[in-house]
Amino acid sequence: MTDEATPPARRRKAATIRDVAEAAGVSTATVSKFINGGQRFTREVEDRVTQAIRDLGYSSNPMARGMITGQTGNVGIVILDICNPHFTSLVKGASGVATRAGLNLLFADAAEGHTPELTMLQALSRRVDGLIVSARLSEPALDWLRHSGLPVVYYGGQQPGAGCYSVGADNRVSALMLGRHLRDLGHRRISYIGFSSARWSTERWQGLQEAFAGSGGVLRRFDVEAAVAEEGERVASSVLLCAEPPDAVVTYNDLLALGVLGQAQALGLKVPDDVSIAGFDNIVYGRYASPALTTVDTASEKTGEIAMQRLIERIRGDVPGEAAGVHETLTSRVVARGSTARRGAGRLSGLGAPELGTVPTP
Amino acid sequence: MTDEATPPARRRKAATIRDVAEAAGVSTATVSKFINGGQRFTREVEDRVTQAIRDLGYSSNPMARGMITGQTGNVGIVILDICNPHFTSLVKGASGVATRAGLNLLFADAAEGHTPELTMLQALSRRVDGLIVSARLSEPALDWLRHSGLPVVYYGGQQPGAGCYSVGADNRVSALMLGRHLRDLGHRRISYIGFSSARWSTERWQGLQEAFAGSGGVLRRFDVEAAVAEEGERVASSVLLCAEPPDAVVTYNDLLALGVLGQAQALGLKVPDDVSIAGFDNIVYGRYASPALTTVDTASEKTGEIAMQRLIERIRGDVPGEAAGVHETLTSRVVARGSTARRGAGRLSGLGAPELGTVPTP
DNA sequence: TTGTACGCGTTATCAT
DNA sequence: ATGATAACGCGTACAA
Repeated sequence: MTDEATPPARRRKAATIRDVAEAAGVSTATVSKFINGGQRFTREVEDRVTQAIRDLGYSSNPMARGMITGQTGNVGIVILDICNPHFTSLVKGASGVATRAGLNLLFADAAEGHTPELTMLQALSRRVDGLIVSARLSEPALDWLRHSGLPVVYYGGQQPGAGCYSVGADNRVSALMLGRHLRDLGHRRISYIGFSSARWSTERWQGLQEAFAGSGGVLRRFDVEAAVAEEGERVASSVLLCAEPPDAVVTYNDLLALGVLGQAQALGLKVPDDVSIAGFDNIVYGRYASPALTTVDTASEKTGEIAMQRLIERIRGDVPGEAAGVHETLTSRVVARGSTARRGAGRLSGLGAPELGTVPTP
Repeated sequence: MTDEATPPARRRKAATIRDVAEAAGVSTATVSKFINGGQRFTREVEDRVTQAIRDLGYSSNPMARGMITGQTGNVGIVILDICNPHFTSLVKGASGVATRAGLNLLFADAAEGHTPELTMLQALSRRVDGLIVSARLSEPALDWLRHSGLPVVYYGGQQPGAGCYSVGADNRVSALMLGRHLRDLGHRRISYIGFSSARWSTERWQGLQEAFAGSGGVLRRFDVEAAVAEEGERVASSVLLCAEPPDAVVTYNDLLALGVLGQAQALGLKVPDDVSIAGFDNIVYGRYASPALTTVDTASEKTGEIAMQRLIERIRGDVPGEAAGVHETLTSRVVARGSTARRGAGRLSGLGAPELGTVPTP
């Protein structure tokens, strides 16, 4: 018994296609063709091959296969901050579609910081057949991607440039709808807490302005460094306790809204009686805040699914629509919950004073 | 100008080591040795090689390299439900360490359902150098992993079996601490909403029992099918509105707690006045519930970090400690917040009735 | 110090 | 219907 009877935690090398061919008494070419379903053989041969594969527990080596097919069998997804449930849902959607297509998902967190985005992309690009990335990456990174020839689908906002595929909700329209909701509830003094690092924070701001155009509403704009709950808490007092406080606060995303909501209550304000609060993304935990958070559902999971579907089509070569590249708009919807309510006899005039001489929307 | 000036969206094939060698006027062996840092050369040669690499934008083909070295440069992580912020943090921790080590992270969602766990693992195993998986996988899957010889680190509970590495908080002790907290606050009627599919739900139950041993506390145990907020909402009424309602509810995790918390308030109960509620994991959004959720921090992100560090050590061959395999216990801590409070003049006797004839802890 | 040549496991081409 | 063999790009033992 000198041969390795019990390999002591030693990883035994996997069977190769040659082992299978030998065991079945055929050539490697036969085994390969049989596996890839490209050809049928004698029942006799097919049985022997099948048996050998089972006996040896053979499965093809993805790297060797990749060397000649030029495909890795992996797709990559670059996420800005995986701790934001919005992106988590996106990953979930993308992951499901990839799995069903037999592809593996290579995950990269851009918020990791330590590595520059460009370096990360370059490292990733050799190990994947295609990439799903945020439309919010740095300009050098986006530029490199465009020239790389790698199939890419952008999520979030529209990605300018020919041949670019992107998918996401329409930010202006989403904000327009949310603005209408607030306007219909009788709000007139709106503060928007934006996140100018994200290109589409501005689109949301514009939608908001549009909603209040001609209503005599007064819109103010704030900005934060990061779109996280802590930042919402930090700016809450300066937003809420200023000279002419807002009767509604809209934030760039739900995380910020959650922070503002918590801090507003800590400051002794009643939500939504004193101030309404709303965000974007419809993250799950907005439901479990109290009052539950009004938000706009931007179809996070669906975004991931569609992005992955488009990416796979591009990888497989079936270019959908014109070969040009296209932005796919997902429909969003307002999810009205307890954090926004009709402005009745609040602490401010609000309604009742039918816009005589009110400051016009900027 | 007949050469490809503007490659029309066609992915140009990357430069190979041979291209670099030719451009630098040396052999491929020289380039390879130089890159891998194995050897020094004439300044003259090194400069030419460096220049050629830069000019051609060369980077080695991971697949070809992998064929020789037997390493993929990828590590895999299998997550049960990425939408649970606990696991999200775990991924974040693992991702950071992997990135810093120059490894890519292959992500798989076991909750995807469509593929059996075993199949997923087998597909993954050929594409990674090691795997981080939940100690909560199915028995066949765990069994296959043990025999595969693949470096594996388990997260969550302890993984029985020689040569197994696992990392996580001590569930019994965590529950014991939480139980003590509740006991000190004067609670005596505790209901635990467990999730028996998770092995360590039982450990938490035991810790809870231990905390109330000899206190005259009455512990009841419920169970849910899934550890998500919706399930918490579903069972809330049967837990809270029974004949002898609990003065505190402990749930298997924060998601369940959030569901119970919301539903309790919807049922007209005051939290924590009528009933205290607490969970496990310290997910971020517990802070933004109101009242904020008392929980036990189980070091989610740290778990991911440590797991990845151990995995990398195993892959590199530096086996830490005895070559045997070991469970690493992370210290957890109670995070007391608004959802638990001293039982004063609640709706039940609670305190005041110094255990005369009270039902002993089961 | 530098170059040659082989092998890794697979698929594709061509011949039988 | 089946087999022989040439790539794929890289690392490395060995030769020079």
